Amino acid sequence: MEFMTGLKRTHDCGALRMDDVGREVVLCGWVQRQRDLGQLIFIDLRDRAGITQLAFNQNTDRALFDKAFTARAEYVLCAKGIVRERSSKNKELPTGDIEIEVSDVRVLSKAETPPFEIVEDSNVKEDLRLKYRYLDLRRPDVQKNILTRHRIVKLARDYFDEQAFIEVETPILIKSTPEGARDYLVPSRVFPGNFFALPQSPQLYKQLLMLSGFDRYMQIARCFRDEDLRADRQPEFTQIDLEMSFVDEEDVMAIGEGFIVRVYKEVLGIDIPTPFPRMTYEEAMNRFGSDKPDVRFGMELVDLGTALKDSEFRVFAGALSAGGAVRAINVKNAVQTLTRKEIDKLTEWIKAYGAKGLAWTRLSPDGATSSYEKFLSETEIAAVRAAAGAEEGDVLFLVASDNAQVVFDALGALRCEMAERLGLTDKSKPAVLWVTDFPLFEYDAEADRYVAKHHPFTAPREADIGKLESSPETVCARAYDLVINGSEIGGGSIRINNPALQSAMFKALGFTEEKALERFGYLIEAFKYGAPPHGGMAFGLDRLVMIMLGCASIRDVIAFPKVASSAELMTDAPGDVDEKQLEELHIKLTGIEK
RNA sequence: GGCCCGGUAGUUCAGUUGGUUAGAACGCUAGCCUGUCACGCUAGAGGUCGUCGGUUCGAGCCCGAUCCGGGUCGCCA
Repeated sequence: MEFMTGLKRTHDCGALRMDDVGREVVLCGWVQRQRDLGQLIFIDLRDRAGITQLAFNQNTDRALFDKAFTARAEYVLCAKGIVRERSSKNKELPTGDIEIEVSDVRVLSKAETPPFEIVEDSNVKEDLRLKYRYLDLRRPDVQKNILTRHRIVKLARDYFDEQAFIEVETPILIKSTPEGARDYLVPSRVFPGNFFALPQSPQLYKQLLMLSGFDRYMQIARCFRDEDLRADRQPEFTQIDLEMSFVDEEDVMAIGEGFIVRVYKEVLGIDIPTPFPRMTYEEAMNRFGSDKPDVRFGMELVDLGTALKDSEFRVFAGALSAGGAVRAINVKNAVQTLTRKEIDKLTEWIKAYGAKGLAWTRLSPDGATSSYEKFLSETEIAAVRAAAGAEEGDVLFLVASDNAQVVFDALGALRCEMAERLGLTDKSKPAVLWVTDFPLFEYDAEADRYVAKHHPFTAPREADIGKLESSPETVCARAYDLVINGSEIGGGSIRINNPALQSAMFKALGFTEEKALERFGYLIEAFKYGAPPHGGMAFGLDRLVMIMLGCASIRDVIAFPKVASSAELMTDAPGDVDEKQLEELHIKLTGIEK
């Protein structure tokens, strides 16, 4: 093993250019590749900034040459030498005009052959990459993601600081909240049988900071939800969390827009026009079957309620008479792609969304075939086709259900799937919009009660306050979501700041007064001491980075992510603990098979 | 918890109807090579076909179970 003694790094491996020729420099990094030409050896030295070529000549310094000969991939080297113009230049590399004529090299650390090559655009299986994440993170594309993430976080701090926001840290060990996602629990040693929870968000703390008069708060906040993972969902994630006093929806949305505009401009050089388009929840559902619509392509949902209002076909008539819906999407010019076989597969596929089936018409040049037109009158067939704007070459898909939500979910998903398969998405620029006017509640059939669609601290629209008890399903929330490319990137609301209204809200959610006081008593109490009107929002940092970089997985933008089972493959977390630890925590394991 | 997909040298993959010694590329090791930059040339090493069980004269291939990874539905205030 050798040391750096007497050497100090002067440049990174991406810095040197023709202007530096003749200068003595010291570079440090990892061996990307060693090319042995007999009497010449070239070593590509890599660090996070780039690659610089080191040159060794057998006839100049034999001992130095022999050391370079032993260098293998991923050895850590420190090299001193003179910057020299290359005799044959490499146009692919920013440093390709120069090389280092090495006069001293130290092998700071040797390396075993890594389990996969450290190269850009690796197609190594992800579980192996994650097991050796520290090696995976050496790859330039992963480094770029993490560095971009850093820039976005830095911009967030700068931007919100400029807007007079104050960053405040809120606790990670908090009281468990019953509503919403499953909490991660942490047993208390001091209070036997009691548990802390990890925050799903800093929601209540940031509201209380408004009561404290901090006026504008932000935090890069780690959040935890013990729910199953997805390609865009991790159990541990980061929010850019903010809250503001004496504001309404417009103020919060303006601040949020300013941040997104700034980030896209400075990180990607993309100008996003303001104000961002807005769409009500109802419009989003009706047109796109989703409260996070991807508006980069059309294929909007078509309501066939009118066209089929007199239909005697049992499937459609039944759905409509039960208060459900029959809707369609028109997949233009898809008759080639969507063969009978493909459609049969889609019929199975769509059942995952609760649809019982998928009705279709293929308007092939050889004549139309359809799964349902034989049950309709000529007038109805014509009306359906006209409503959908169907032309030769198109494929119509219809979903009918006595539950309109099923129709939205199924067709909303099918629409995105079709756009993906047919490459209809314009990926040149981001499609940004606000979705507003969410319902305050949604009915939870399992619990047989209403639950908050956003969270129980969201304010109802002023005009709807009277309907909290009488018809909660019609109450509109002062909430807003930011959607980019069909992905929910942020969301927030104006909060309740009145103890009576907050109590009414808990009541509407089916909490007894005792239960509300036990769990949120401190909040109701706090509202009695002068609560400013306030509201805020949070951006999902991981998703924002992911969308901006066009990554397929949220794992690509997190240094040490978890896999679908929520395990961490590198450290093998979660793991078991000593009996002694359990005893201290008063925990006895039962019903676990080893 | 449900459904779908995947697991074969270090890596990425191929592997016919179940049939003799499981292949390729890259990587790795060694030798040669003075301008390479995905250097080149030559040679070599490297496999419990995820695991367990079953069917069969015979299993990488068929069947069952199980583990691991991915996607998705449920879930995610």
